[in-house]
Amino acid sequence: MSGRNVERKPVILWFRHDLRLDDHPALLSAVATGHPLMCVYVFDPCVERSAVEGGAYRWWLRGALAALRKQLQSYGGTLLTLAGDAQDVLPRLAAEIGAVTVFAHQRVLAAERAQDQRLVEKLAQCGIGFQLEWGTVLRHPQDILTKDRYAYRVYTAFWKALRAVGAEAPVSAPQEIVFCGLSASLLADMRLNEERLRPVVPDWAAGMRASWRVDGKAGMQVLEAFVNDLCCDYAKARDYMAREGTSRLSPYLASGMLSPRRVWDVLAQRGDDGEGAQVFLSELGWREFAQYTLFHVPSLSYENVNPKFHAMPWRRSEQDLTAWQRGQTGVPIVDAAMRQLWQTGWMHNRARMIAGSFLTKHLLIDWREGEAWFRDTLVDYDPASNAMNWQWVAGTGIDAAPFFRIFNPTLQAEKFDPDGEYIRRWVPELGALSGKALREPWNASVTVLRSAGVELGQTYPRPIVGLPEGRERALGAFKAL
DNA sequence: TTTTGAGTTGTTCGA
DNA sequence: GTCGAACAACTCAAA
Repeated sequence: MSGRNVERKPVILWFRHDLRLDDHPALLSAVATGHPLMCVYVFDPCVERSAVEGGAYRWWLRGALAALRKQLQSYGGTLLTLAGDAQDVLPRLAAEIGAVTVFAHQRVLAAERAQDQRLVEKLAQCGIGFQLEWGTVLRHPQDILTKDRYAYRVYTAFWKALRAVGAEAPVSAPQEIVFCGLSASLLADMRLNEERLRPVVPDWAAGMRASWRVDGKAGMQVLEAFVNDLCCDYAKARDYMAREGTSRLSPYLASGMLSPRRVWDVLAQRGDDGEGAQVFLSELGWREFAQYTLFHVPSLSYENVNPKFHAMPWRRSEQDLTAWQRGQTGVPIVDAAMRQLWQTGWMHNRARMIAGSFLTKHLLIDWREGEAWFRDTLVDYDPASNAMNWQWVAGTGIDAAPFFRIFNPTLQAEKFDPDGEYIRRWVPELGALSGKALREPWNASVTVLRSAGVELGQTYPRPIVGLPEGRERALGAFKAL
């Protein structure tokens, strides 16, 4: 036997929602085997409700994969990107290179867990191991249980329990990585054409490029900037839609470019116990609660958690749904929110609640319609957060939601966009209006509208539903249950 | 087992 | 303008 033949067989590191090298337990485990590494990402549009279903997330993904590849290149390796059903792709890759084990992080979406289950069996048949670890959450979902060993269904109680045990400590990126060779011909027919993740005609990503930096250092830098500059005002500032008061970390967390445990640790290291830091940590707690809840309640993403709502008489109106999606409802704050989403792939947290409440209450349209639209348009799309928050706003979720939680869009605008700056930025055709007329143009006088160059029904739509009527209709429907 | 207090982010109405 | 109460009834979590 020549020396070549005793070269060790490779192991596969399968990157999924963890596109980073920092705090990557699966990577450390793979490196610790001493086998050379094949790093792979599989673009798999076959998995229902997975992030890659969304156009905006695909745009983000292209940058994230490039960033990850660059990081791997600094270690002397690279990233193989493949496309197709992972159930076929992974076994074929493993067979092709003679891999002994596949390492990856656990996922929480039901369809992804089912796929992993099938892969465990499929790989085992070929004598290949599939080792899954927890690396995308603060704690294993089984670590946080009630005294009766049930999963928490109320956030506050969950949060108290999570705070009590704290997050798992993050781990550093490996010192060095030994890679196995990657020939250009390997699985040539299964390679992902990363260019195709980018929209070409029409190029709707211009606003996203202007809004986001997608590179390997960006997540950490945004985090540093947040803790240095924004964190102390976070408790209040985060509510104002025109301000840059939020952390804007969500897409880095969703893609896994940034580890939640690293975020937790950075906050902990600073020992900042001010209100801003506490409120921010609790927002990270909400992200965790979503992951946790989807793990314990797999149907979260497609079915009302509270079965009472199965009988809900949701309205079907393509016209209203489209108006909402396009930001043409005639309610300025809602339209501003929806247009911010469309143009930048992101929406301010409070705006999400307002837009979500408007869809599910005033329009009485099924939250799953909103969930699907956000899935397609958010760069920070996360199956768990998206589903849980839609169920929260619809009142169908884990939270014993008061049925009267119906946001009044104009009151919200008055409180959280007092100068109308947010509306004016995203609904420029109303730019010459101010005050109440900007928030409720349908109540403004023709004179005021005309002098602002606004003609309702022409330059800007009349509201597709009256706010009091919509509210009453929703109250009636919810009460009837 | 029973009881008790509480439940992310709200709105309206009347004093 | 500000403030407190009312808005159903239910489920959860812990004592």
